[in-house]
Amino acid sequence: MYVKAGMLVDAANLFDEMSERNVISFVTLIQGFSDYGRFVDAVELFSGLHREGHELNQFVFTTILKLLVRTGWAELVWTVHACIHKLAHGSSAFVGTALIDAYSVCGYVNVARDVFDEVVCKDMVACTGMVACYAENGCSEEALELFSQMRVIGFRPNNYTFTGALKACAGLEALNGGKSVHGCVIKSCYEGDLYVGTALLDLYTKFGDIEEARQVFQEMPKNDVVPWSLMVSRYAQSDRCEEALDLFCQMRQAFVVPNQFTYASTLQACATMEHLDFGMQIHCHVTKVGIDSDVYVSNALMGVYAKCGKIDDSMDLFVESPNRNDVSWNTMIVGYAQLGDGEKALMLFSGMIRCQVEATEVTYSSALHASSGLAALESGVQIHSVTVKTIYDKDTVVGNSLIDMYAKCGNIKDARLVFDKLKQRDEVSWNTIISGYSMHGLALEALKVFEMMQETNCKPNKLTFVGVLSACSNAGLLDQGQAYFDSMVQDYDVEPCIEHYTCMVWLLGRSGHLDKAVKLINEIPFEPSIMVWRALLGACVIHNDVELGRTAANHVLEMDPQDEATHVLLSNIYATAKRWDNVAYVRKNMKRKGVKKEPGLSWIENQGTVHYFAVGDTSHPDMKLINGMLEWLKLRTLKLGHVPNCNAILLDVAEDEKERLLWVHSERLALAFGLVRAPSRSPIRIIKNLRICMDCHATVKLISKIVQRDIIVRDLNRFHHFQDGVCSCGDYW
DNA sequence: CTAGGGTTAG
Repeated sequence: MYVKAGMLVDAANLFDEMSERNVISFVTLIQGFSDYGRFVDAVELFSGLHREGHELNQFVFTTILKLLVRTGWAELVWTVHACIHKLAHGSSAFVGTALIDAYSVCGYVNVARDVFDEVVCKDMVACTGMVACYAENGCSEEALELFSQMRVIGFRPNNYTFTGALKACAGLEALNGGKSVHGCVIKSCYEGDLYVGTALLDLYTKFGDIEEARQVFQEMPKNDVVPWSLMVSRYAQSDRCEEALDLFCQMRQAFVVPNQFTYASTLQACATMEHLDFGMQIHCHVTKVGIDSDVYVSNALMGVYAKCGKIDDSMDLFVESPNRNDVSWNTMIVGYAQLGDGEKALMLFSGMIRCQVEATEVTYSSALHASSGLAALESGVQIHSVTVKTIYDKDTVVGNSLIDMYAKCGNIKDARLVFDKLKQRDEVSWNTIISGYSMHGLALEALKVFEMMQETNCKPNKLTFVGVLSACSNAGLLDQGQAYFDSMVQDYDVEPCIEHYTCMVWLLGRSGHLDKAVKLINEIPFEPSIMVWRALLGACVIHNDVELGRTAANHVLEMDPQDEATHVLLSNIYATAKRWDNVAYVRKNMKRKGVKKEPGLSWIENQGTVHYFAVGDTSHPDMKLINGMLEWLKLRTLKLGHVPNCNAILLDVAEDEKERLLWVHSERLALAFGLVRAPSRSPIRIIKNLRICMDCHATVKLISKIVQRDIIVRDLNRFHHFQDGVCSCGDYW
């Protein structure tokens, strides 16, 4: 009675006072302890029972095994099993099933099978337990095999059996098998069963047939949270977040109380949609109910704030969170990395290591992502060397991030090395190395890798072709680009998306086929994006097409009136055509609209530290050395006959002042610093937040010849490898 | 004695 009422202390006292205790009194109390999570006490009691020499019966064994299932306490399962064996209870279906279940939880499928084989009279329940054990441990074939054997023998599967079989189908991704089990379910009238229904939902939503799932869901009882939560979660995961939130609201209207599972998934939907209001409402709610301390819920909340740009709120939650796990750290690292604050992301990464929280593949992948955003090769290499010591060394996700990091940090050779060493390559691996080559202007390599990809099981997708086409477009391979574009639609069934069109417009345009570029834009079946018009404008600048350039620029400015680069390009076109009144007009227009110049920023890594230079920056401690170097470079380039191109300077200042302003562009400051401070002969890698200007490009080409060093500049779009006076971009960028 | 759902990622 006390146990049933939850008054464990009284029950235990009573137990202690009893002069004579029998098996039943022990078992009752064990169950009590077990139900209230006091597993150690329960196990202690079991040993007591054993010590006092009571005869252990089936009831005792099943009770203690049930307890062990909840703890996953493998060693004790062995001990209990030995005991059962000695007392020759192993052949009983009753005890056997409990043992199978216990071993299943511990992952010992083979031992469970041995137990199953020893059971003399295998009943329905024992078979079902074995099916569940197989399904649970990834032996889906065996599960289905046993399931069909059962039906041959004449057992009629019940709701428990169906659940296990459906789970096995899900494990095999056997949608058709699942459908035939579904048929049996309907025939045996288990359609309305809660658990069977949930297993069906799981199966259908996992393999894309969310509509079929919706059908099943509609037929199911509507008073249980689990199916609701499952549907919310699957909608959230399949980019149908509005439906997820909608379902959440319907659930509330049906008076079903959401729990931590439901909230975690709903918040995931809010994060993806960047729906801050909804997220905040749920935040209030979970705080009121008191489940904001659940790790899943608090992590999901952090994710919402991070995705919505409220990274500080996210950080507050992180700091205050009583339960922090690896995912919490990862969420913050990802949050900062995606916001572009790679430094904070990397700081959190080292913080995580210091706090001895175990890093996972997600951690490494995001930290590498942060490094590639910063183009911080040295920190990227450090993370690489850490992963080598872990089990994630061979992980595909980590490998892909390494490829990306090396490529984006300017070290395409090491990117390829990682790619070659990957044990398992997926689509992302191929796409990453292809777009890596493309970024570096190594189109032929990119195309070679693309051909290699054809020999594998990885199918080229949308992103693969973005890489292939941009490789062609970066290198000016017109015919091949055109051929790949056509083949993409015809042979690979990939619908052209806006990025593909952008590549093609730029490729046609830079090759001088401005008319064809315009024709292609007119053929785009949806609204052309700002990127498409920018590409056309860029091509017009190269080919001095003033009128078309003006049209393209107007389109860009319609979508983004404040875009500084476009004003600069437009003014460049007019300047080249010597239409100075138009140049002045653009300049005035910029002033009137208050176009704020995005400040040029370049950075360079030296001995583990990132040095930042803003345009006109004089704050660096090595400024004297830098200025000296700049003076020297200026003299040398003039001597080689360089004529400064001041078209990019839109200020009303004298010509010689314009020239001076060119020499404080951030990439030159960074370059001068690199030449002064970096180890001699090592390549100099510079990252810039904007597109490199015409004069800087020409100047750096000369400098690479003068100092005889490789200079690598990553600008907004791509890499420029300057070597002995030539740039890998072929002067198109 | 046998059964169901959640957070981070390129």
